Amino acid sequence: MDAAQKLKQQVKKEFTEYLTLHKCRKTPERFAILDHIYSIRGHFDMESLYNSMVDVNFRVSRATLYNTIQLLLDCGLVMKHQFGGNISKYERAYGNENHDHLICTLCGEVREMTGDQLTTVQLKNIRKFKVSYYSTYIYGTCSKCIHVKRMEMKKLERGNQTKQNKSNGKQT
Amino acid sequence: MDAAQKLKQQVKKEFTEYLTLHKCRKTPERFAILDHIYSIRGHFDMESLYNSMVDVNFRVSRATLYNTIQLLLDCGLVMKHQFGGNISKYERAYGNENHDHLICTLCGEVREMTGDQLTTVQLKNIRKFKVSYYSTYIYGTCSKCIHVKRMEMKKLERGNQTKQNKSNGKQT
DNA sequence: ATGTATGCAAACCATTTGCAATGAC
DNA sequence: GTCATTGCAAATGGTTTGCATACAT
Repeated sequence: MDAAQKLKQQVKKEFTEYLTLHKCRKTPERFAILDHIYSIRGHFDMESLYNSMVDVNFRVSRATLYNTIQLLLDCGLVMKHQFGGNISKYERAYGNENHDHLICTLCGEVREMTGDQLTTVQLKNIRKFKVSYYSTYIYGTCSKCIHVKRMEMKKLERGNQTKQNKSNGKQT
Repeated sequence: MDAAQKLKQQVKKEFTEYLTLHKCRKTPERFAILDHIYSIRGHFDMESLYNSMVDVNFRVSRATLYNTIQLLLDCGLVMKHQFGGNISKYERAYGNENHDHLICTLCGEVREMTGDQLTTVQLKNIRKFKVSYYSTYIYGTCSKCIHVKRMEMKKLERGNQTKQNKSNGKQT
């Protein structure tokens, strides 16, 4: 069995234990959703998860999807992100190296960056709080948008100069 | 003039420059909103901002609030957070010590924590990306909810035991 | 004068909710 | 058999949008 299968088995086991402990039913939908999530590399949203299930003819309602995601969040098998848009992004929490996120505030692109995580000093300072997971969000401008911005700035400057010189600089 | 007034003057100046450069109009609404935001300590959301303006009889539409907040985000005077709920939180970016956020995934409480920020090593590793601001989100369970959770677990365990012993353990 | 910004109300859309039907236990 | 869970469709609510009006330039 390959690593991916092993991982799926492991998380299924954890999920089962969680469901048992919390007296929740072990429905096929729940396990199918978990399985699908752990087939996805990187971030996903509800729409893509829904579609990926429809694609293999597994019928689930969105309500069940949301319901199950919440369970998976509660038991720490899935992480939720809201990078700035209005749709939530998720990603599996297991077998997923911790990483920071570079979020372009202009185009919304999210780039992952692995690196040093929270220092021991920082973690030691956390009291009266049980840490489940953490992530650093770094907002800024990606290279593509820096370029676009630069172009716009030039245009604006040109406009301002024209305005100053002949007081008719008018362009979008 | 006290420090708060000085800060307000400083950000107003920056905002003005931004508006001028981008050929946006300097409307009283925009400056009033900036001023109100810089009167708020800590996080705020649209509703509370709206109310704080209504309270002093400054009439603004929500549309203008959203419009202006976007400008303030663009010029880096305001930060936006989405901690997990469905409403966005904001906070001023100037005169606001960098801090991490401890977010309780159960009750939604957000606690701020100042501490070591990104290491130089980490920042050096960021390429082709202009960092505006960053924040570490630490999800977990706050002390209050740990307690509640513990109570619930005990209840569940009791239920499970009863079930095993007499197979009629039934409680919420 | 010109066209950007405002205010209002309607539209949007991800997410949540209510309820009847299903199926795990 | 019981009641948690599902699926559907309607409701919710923060945010966005369209358009007529107001006002900064």
